[in-house]
Amino acid sequence: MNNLLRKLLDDRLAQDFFTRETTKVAHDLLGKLLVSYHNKILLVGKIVETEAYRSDDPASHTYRGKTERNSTMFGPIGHAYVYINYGIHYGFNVVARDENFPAGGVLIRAVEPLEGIEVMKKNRHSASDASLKNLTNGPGKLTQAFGITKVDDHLDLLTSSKIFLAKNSIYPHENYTIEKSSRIGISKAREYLWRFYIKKLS
DNA sequence: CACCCGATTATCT
DNA sequence: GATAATCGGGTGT
Repeated sequence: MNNLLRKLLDDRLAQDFFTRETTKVAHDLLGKLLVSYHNKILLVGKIVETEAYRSDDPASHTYRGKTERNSTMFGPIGHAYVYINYGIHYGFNVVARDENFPAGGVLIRAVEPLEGIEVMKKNRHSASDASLKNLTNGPGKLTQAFGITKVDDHLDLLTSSKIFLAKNSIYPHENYTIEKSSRIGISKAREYLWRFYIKKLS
């Protein structure tokens, strides 16, 4: 268990990964790992769906400039931007942008549970169906399963071990293609195909 | 399985 | 005062 955590920390994604054009980072995060180590509990999920939100994008929280809520996305690259959505759910993003944009982030929309599945099920107590499929297949679901809340807004994912992102050199690599589409749940900029997801090949 | 709708509140206008 | 980067339960096919 401790060896696993050490290995994951060795594989952590660094600042240069996130200091690139936001849609490129969103694309390349697919297949990477979302890791949380908190209260001696290790949770790991493979990222299978993301969305890019750039500051020149009418659908982004940052489109109309800096406010108290969105200030994280104008701040240091690699930090976590956690926002409350629909009054009920949390959304988890990582700040990512190149020098052409003052703000930007990638929303992690879905992961596949790999480690700590029983804890995730417990965290998702409200789920009537605690099956693997319904555990972390949505932005509000994965934050609930991982215990990510508003207190994690602004957390530095480049140095924190509570939450970080890592490449996958541990778990089996499956064959898949990367698909893109319009983003979910937005009314503006529907023509931007900035949602990326993994489609498994059988 | 597809669609529809209510819940619930921070944030912005 | 309206909207929202969602979810889960319900209804109907």
